[in-house]
Amino acid sequence: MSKVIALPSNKSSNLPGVERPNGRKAGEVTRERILDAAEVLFAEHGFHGTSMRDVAQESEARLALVAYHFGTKDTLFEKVVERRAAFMAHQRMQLLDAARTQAATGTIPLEDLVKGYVYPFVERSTRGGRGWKHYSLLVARASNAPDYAKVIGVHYNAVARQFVAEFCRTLPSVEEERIYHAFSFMVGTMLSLVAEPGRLESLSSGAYRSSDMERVFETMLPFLSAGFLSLCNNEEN
Amino acid sequence: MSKVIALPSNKSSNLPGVERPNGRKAGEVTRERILDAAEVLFAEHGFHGTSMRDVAQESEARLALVAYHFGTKDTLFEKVVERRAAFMAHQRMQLLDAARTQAATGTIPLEDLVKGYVYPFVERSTRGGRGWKHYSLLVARASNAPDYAKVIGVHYNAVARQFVAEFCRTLPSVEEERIYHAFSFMVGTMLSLVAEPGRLESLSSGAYRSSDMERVFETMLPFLSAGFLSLCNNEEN
DNA sequence: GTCTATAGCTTGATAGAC
DNA sequence: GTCTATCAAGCTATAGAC
Repeated sequence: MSKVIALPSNKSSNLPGVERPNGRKAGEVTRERILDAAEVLFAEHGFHGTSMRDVAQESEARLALVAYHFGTKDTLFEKVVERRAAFMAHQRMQLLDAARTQAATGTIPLEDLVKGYVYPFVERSTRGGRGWKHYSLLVARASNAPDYAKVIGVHYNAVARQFVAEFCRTLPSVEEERIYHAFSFMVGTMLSLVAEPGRLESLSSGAYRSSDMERVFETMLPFLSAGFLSLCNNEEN
Repeated sequence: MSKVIALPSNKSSNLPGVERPNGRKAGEVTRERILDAAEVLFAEHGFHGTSMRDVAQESEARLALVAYHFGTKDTLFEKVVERRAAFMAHQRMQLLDAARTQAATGTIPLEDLVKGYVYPFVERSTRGGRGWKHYSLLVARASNAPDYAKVIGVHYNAVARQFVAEFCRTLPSVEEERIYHAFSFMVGTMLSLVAEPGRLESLSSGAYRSSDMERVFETMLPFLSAGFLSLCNNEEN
């Protein structure tokens, strides 16, 4: 195969639909690169703090190319959220199903429910590499922004409801509404761990760091389980 | 006093330093109006999602006037955060001091510490009127944005450290680092209550609302106290 | 699929009259 | 203190060549 004349970039074939050596369509690798860049920027500067130009520059693609692949900035954001959501849902459901099997006809222990929902998120944030690190940050921050929490909900609510239902079975004496509230506390706690890596340092004047998340998780798990258990202890007050 | 000719607005005197009927300097009322508008907008759309023009329009002031009073957008944001921070700090310290007095030489009960930090925030968010409502939302969301968490820290860390120190005295068997982590969980839980009024509705398909925050607080208080208490129960695992 | 170029608008900040 | 007017820069989105 003779050497072609001065290709402007390192891309080997730009014809649509043509298979590349690694078996992926041309352009798909570009899409991923753009998503990676958007993930980083949305996580660090938020939706409004990130421009399509920033994404183009970070991904080393031209501005028009970003628009070609994703259209508007809104749909780009949605695609970023969507990309890793199914994996997260699958991990959580896998742990929930395992706990259901192990519990057989009985109820699932509180710790297993908390762990089943929180651990996959913390685990990916910790061990999933830079991509997941940024993604978890993005999800945590977007959850607090009214406009974009909706996008999150589309991908995360179904699994969350499964867990809420199971919490209700484990704590049958507690009214459903309070289970929902406690679940919300749990999510808030979980998100704060990955969303605010700076707060703990700032608060403790740098003495402690939340960088060792898996270790912090060891504290968080009993903390949350005890919290859920407390729901049973107020028959009246 | 003769009627002056066609004043362009309802402002009686615009001379700097001149006292107005209510005893406030001219312009001060304008400053407050601008701060109110910025508070609403920053809370709902975030820093980058809010333009100086939006603030001008919402406050019914001209764009240049906003700049005259606050300079850059950054300093406007800081002034918004600053305005109500001292009150919040005072409320918390008042509860902490009362608890210290009541405890005399003993240690402060866990519930009082949790309540002392969380309640003032929830109370203002609930009963403080629209201004505080937006302010608490703003603080909750800004706490998760790396750039602006710093501004929050300046005004909130001092009091937070006082509470952490007191938690350490109440739970002397727990290492300081874990107290810091648990305190961070508590803050995350507290903020999630005011920051995500939509999540609970979305999750429960509209069946439950977090609008009655004081009632949710009744669930949150024992939840968090039990969480803190759990820190003692793992001499090993 | 990827590029250059640009239309059309919004932005933060400022100059200068009153 | 408040206003009108404007600048330079940045923005999203699109048109059109290759």
